[in-house]
Amino acid sequence: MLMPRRRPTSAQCPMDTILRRLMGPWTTYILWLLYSEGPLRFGAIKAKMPDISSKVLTDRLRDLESYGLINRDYRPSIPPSVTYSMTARANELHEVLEGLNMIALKWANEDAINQDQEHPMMEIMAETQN
Amino acid sequence: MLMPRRRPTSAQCPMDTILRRLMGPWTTYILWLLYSEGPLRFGAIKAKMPDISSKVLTDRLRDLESYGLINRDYRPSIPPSVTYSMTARANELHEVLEGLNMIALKWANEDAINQDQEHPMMEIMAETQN
DNA sequence: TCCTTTAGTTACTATATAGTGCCTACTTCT
DNA sequence: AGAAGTAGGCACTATATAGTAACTAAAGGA
Repeated sequence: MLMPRRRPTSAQCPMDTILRRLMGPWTTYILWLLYSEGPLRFGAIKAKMPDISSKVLTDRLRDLESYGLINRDYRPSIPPSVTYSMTARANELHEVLEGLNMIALKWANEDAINQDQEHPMMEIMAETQN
Repeated sequence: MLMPRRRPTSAQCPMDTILRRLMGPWTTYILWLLYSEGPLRFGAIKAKMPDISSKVLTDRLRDLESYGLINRDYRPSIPPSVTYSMTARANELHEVLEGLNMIALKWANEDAINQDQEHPMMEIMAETQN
């Protein structure tokens, strides 16, 4: 006889909570878009992510909104217009995520060199400079 | 008729890759243990995480090893002895995760204040000082 | 002879959730 | 009259994976 399932308890950790919220598919990419391009409408976000479905995009946006990472401005015009933008909290995250991104690029670069000797380091690093 | 499923494409992003690897249940807690207590044997890790099963702990440790975040020292004595420790890469992550942890604690604190006015800030912050 | 110890392995199941296709409201344009 | 455009909602399904429980090797000790 099987016992009932309980969800993992490490979710009590505040850091784990943040990681869980950032991890979902598309999530960091949405934040990145809003960070680098400013406020965007639903359709504009979707256009920049051709493989996401409306449903999943809506889910992600609602999640991010409920976490206080994005704002949702709804104008009940016809057709309606909804614009999403980052909150101050999301901006606080940006610095940390930038650090994570640097490490990610560095490791990707190291791995590329390990796999393929003779691979120049400068191309990938150059992209991170701007 | 349903189309075949494909996995989310944002996994191409190196930062997303790292997030995915850190996010699994227990993962950051295991890293935190190895960081704060030094190398530990399998049984010692398990003892500090009473709710994890052998199978899931093994899975997490194997994953972390394959990502190059921990080392596995296997001594084929009888019974065998296996000791896990952090790699240099995991140490690189530590600084960034520390930043994430600070934000997490700050937000948890802000949320507590918003829910319950009169809630003193000092207790939670004090824990992060040491 | 059986028990203990360590670090797992194996087989199975339950469940969360990403993804698919189809549907809606309301107005303006053709 | 019909289409287009915006921002989704709804019902369903496929799948990855966390979790449970039972089992293993090999030697030493009671």
